[in-house]
Amino acid sequence: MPKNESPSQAIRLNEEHVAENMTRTREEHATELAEDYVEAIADLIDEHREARVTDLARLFAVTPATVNNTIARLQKAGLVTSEKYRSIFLTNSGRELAEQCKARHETVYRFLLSLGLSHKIASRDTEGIEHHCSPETLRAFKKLADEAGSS
Amino acid sequence: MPKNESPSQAIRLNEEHVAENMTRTREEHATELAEDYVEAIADLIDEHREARVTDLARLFAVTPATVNNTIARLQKAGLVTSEKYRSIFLTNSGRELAEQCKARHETVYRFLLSLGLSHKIASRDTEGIEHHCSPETLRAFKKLADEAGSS
DNA sequence: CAATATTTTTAGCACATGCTAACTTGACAT
DNA sequence: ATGTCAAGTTAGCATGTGCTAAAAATATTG
Repeated sequence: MPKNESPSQAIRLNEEHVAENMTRTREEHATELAEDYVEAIADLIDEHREARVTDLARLFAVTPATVNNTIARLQKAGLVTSEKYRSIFLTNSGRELAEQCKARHETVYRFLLSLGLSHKIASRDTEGIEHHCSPETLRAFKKLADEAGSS
Repeated sequence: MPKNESPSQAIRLNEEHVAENMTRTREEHATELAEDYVEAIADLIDEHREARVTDLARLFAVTPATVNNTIARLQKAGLVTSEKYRSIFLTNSGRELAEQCKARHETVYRFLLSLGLSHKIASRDTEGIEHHCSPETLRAFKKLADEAGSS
């Protein structure tokens, strides 16, 4: 193998850039689940006054044991309150996060619909995309969705 | 707490739907890293004829130990070949995946640019979004990006 | 109220993804 | 050629996110 001349001046690969983005993506992953949980809990409370382990397990297609595990982390993070054998509630902080997430979700969803995608596809892709949109991108999405909506 | 009447007919929460989407998102996560790796390896090989552990470590802002670990998994998955103390290469399957990823990345990036976002923001958000776009959404993105590009 | 069914919790496991520290190998310069 | 330094590897650990199986608590129902 040839000696290699210090790959500092890559054409496609701006290293700092890529590294930053990877790091951010890793961090986002850590919060995605939390966001999904608080959003689901908020919705469940809206509809049934409480969110139970079983509801969440069904919703996320995981076992109750997994929900428990995750709830413990969310509690440590100050997003939910939970007492043994009782249902789960949001802290103020959790409620706030849930609202932000719901708004963001709405924006992405409406945006994808405005591109002409089906509800099914839009709903599916929103789930994956919503956690990775910067404020700038969200603003752009919102603008487009609003324009399309008013026509 | 009141008895709850089987939350099967939720308004916002279509359970099967949500469950499906969550399951898919989990699966996507499992492949994201693999995709990022093969794409980076392909780029490195393009530019330096080989991809070394150190290059990948720098690129992803992780330690060489972590790269090693991940490469072992990619090898088990049949995406790369790697021998001790040698640089890393793609299998046919890995090369194919890398190409798909690069195309997808390009599409998402050009699309975000076409919304008027800066290179920096577009590049950042592409990293997060690209792994979660269905073929349908990608098609829509591509169409819009192409239209904007030709003006 | 007692028997049964459901829900929740716990313990123990697995795997992915990261880390540090210590060791080995390879490359280069004198 | 050899000694030093960089690169790669290994072992051991942590955390997140999932699982199963068994135990405990709660709820329902005869």
